[in-house]
Amino acid sequence: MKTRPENDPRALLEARDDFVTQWGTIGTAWGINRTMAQVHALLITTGHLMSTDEIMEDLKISRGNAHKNLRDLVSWGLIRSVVRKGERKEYFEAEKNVWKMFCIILRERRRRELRPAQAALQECAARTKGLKGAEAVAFNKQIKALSDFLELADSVITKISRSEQSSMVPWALKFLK
Amino acid sequence: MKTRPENDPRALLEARDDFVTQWGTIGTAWGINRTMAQVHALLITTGHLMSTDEIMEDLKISRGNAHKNLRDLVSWGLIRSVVRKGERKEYFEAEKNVWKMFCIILRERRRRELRPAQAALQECAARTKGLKGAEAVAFNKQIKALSDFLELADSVITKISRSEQSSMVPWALKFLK
DNA sequence: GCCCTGTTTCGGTAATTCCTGAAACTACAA
DNA sequence: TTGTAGTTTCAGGAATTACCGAAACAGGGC
Repeated sequence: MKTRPENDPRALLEARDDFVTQWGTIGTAWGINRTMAQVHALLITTGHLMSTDEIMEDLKISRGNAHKNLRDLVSWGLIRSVVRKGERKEYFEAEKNVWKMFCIILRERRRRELRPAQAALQECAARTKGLKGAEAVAFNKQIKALSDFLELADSVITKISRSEQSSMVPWALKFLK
Repeated sequence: MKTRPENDPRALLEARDDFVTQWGTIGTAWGINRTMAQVHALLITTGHLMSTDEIMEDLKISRGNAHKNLRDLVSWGLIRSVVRKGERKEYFEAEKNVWKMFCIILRERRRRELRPAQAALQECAARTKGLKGAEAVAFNKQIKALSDFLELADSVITKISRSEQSSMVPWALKFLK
């Protein structure tokens, strides 16, 4: 890590680059593709709207790649595209509020991952419901337990993702005591 | 989906196979490799201890693959290996309690994913702490906000993963109202 | 119609991750 | 010591996923 005078503009550029790289790595660990996480990192730490070309330039990635990941981020709701009056170019802007980001991610992961899992388990529980024999009964019980748990988790997640930061954070602090 | 008489043993075998497949898919969506999830699914829904060979046989996978994924599951703490007296073969057994499973997964993901992320962010916040200029200050603020949020999430997760089901579930139900 | 600016799609390739099968290793028993 | 039953490692191949670059497309103005 290089050290710069406090007001050297390079210090900020380097730090941002660093953050983008780190966020990419973090994203990877969380099952999100590296580029998508990097584009997101760039957009949440920049002060201005960015165009596809600027993002390509900054991250040194192809147009196709930039395009795809911008679309994905939009579909998650983590960024919005804005068109400035009179201009044809498309610009992007991220949701920067951390709590809102968190809620968006919760909701989307719930929708994309939790719901399908629930459906699969429920169907599996249903079809073994009436089976006879100790093994079958134990199997059904286990599936049911999993299914019930996901159900509860789902409700809790839904509730949290609809809450305001102003009500959840104090609550979390109280919970910790 | 085939329908069988209530006491047809094939019904159970098919249902289990189905569950194993589904759990594999679910695992994949959650960033866990398919085989690992399938081995886990097998072990949580079986009544008896299973050897590596039996697992290979059931899932039609190679010894190397079975071995690696069993080791990984052990390292997560989701299964244990047991050696029966007088036998040299190694058998495996899963933690079947859903709440305990959940806590194990929480703890491990915290350790493997959340902690490194926190470290990266904190370092990034620290190095931009003293920078001058509106942009740099905004950047530092954003990073700090992310870092603080992860910190709080970390505490909450830690607390939850140490709790008993008997205290958390009623609590969750109350929270939902 | 034809250019101009920007967006979207897509075939091929590169990179990564996963899996196999076989060989190497360990420990015990005859 | 050799045989046997089991575990572990690993090089290479298969499958999946991500990425590039170029071509196709869309919608204005002229």
